[in-house]
Amino acid sequence: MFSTLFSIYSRKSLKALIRKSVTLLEFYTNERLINHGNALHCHLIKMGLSSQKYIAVKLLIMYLDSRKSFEIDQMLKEFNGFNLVVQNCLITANLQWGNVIDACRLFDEMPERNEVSWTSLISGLLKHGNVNEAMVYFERNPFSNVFTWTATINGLVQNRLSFQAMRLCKKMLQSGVLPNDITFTTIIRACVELSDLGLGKSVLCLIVKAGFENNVCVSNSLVTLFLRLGEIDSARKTFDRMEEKDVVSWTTILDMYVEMGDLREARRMFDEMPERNEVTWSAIIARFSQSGNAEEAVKLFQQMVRHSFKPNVSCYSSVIRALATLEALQAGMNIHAHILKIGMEINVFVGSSLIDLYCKCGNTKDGRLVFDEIPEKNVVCWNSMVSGYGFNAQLEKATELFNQIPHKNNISWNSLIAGHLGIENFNEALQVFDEMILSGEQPNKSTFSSILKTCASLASLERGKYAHTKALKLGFQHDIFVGTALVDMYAKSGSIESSRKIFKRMPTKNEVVWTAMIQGLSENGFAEESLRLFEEMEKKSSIAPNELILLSVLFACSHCGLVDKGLSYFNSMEKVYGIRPNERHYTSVVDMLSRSGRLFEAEEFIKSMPLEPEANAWAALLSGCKTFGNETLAGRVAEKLSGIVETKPGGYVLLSNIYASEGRWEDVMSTRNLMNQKGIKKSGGCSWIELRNQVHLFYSQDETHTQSNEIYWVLQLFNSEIQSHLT
DNA sequence: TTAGGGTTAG
Repeated sequence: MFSTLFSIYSRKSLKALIRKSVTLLEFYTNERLINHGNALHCHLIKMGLSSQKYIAVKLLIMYLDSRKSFEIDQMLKEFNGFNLVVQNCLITANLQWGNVIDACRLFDEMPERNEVSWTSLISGLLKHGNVNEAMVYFERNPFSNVFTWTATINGLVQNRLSFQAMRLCKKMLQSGVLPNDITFTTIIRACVELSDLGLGKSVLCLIVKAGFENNVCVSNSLVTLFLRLGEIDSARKTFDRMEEKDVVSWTTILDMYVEMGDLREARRMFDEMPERNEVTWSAIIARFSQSGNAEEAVKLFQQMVRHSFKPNVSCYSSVIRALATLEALQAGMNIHAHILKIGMEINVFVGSSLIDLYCKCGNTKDGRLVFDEIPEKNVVCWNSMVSGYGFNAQLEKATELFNQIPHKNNISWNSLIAGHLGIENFNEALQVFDEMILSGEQPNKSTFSSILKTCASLASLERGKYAHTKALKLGFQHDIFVGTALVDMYAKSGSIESSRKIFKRMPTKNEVVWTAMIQGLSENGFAEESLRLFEEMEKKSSIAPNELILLSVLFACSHCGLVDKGLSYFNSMEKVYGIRPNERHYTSVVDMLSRSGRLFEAEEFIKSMPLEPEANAWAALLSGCKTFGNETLAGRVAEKLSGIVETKPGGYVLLSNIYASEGRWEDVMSTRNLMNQKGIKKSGGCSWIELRNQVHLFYSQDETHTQSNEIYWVLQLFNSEIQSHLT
């Protein structure tokens, strides 16, 4: 492993060996590869180099960073007392561990302090959010140089206090301290944070005046500034004008294409880049993974390894995310094993992706093991586990864990709501939403998307309207997810006019919202309008019809009696739209033919089907037979249907309903008995009413409502009242 | 003291 080290050593170039060791130790610390760090430490001891000043400091930092107390003590002994450098390291470590008071005490007790001590303390305090304390020390700092100024300005930017950062920068210029390239990159970031293009341009003037316009870092920051503020042309021009470009410049511009949604161009650029490093690989893998292109992300990861690049933490978390999307459990487990083998600490990013992977593959137990192993969990880890339980219908565990989250955010709430929605616990989903509002947590677009879906499932117009008002107040009405959910909710709740209005006002329309509107119109009896909208979509948008849209189109044709039009759409499904019809499309055609009395054709159509027909297809034909009085065919179809129900439990319900509609009560009873014998449970008929913002559900033969007794008592009272009026 | 990349919900 350390062959390069030895070869350098054999050349007796001690300086190079020290430099290389320092670089390696820094890498192992940053990447949390403590096993590797330990191994290197052993080699350095053998070579008698572990006490060398620069190396010892890096070793100490590595152990402090990973909180290895035994090794820390050993290292402190090596130093033979506490010098300034060690003290500075200890202050930084204490700040990292959140021991602000200890860090300040150590600093205050130091007999002498250099400018590094001051800068470390101030920037460390800022890094960990202790802005006020940092500013007190900043005022006391006797060293007024560009390092301290820049570190403090940077700390303020990191704390999202960019306005204060810019004010401090002005003070620095007034005090006569000249900014350097790092100061400029820092204040450009502040401009990005403030979304202030004008300010950015003023900074650009300063950069030119100070002669930093050809500095690679500064130029890279400018490219990012223009990109983030939507000035794509300026970003590209700045990039093209750069005399010297490095791997960061290329990675930044690569990201530009991804953000513009042009993954192909991004890929082309990536393939042609003169230089790549692990961050470039990490960026492209992450971007493909985020854009839902998981397979490509995994391929890129394999390619990266083949090119002998060492994947870093970011790469691992991105590729695991991609594998979770693909539900590739085995591959994910291999990567997990590999990470453990190389001794990479499971940090929050890798940990959260791993939890997600295991849970998406149905293995919440292993997900939980990973969760329990993460030493310092952040809210994302908690949310991943809550949503993992929710995804696997383990709502009790999800709720239990949710209640333990130390600092919840809106995604925590959304995860629990989504869990309830997933198992159709609609009332609970609404209840969690109410609690979320009461807790003061701000719902976001995802919250509304889920809640509106819940309202749509309950056909609860009142709750839906309430959610709509809240979404309007927060300005989410133009969001595509919220808009789609609103169109669907109003359509499902029977308020199709509201759906129409929202659909019309939506600035951008995607496939899903077109589907919702076409389906909504079709299902609300506006068949002709639905077909007109479908034709409009074909003409005016670039959206290709999908399975669901075509099903709605067939449904609409069936309900307007446009049989030939419907048949022509059905026949063009595969040829024109490239969609293979499924059972539901076939059933829709059978329904269409049966409703118009083309019974023989319908029967022939079923016989010619390449797929096993749904019981519903036969039922549709049977219903046609009854409408048009074709008893011979009805007999044949009923026989067929009773044959099908043997294999498909859903068919029993259908059959018993058909018997019931014909008044054949004995047959109904025998079908029901058969169902009981076979242990088939029919999902009970369910009705509901909405009272004072609460939806009350009632199931047939199942008195689970909490006030069931009272309700039945009142019902009986009404019945006797009615009876007394009748007699 | 600095520029580019990472995890969760819809």
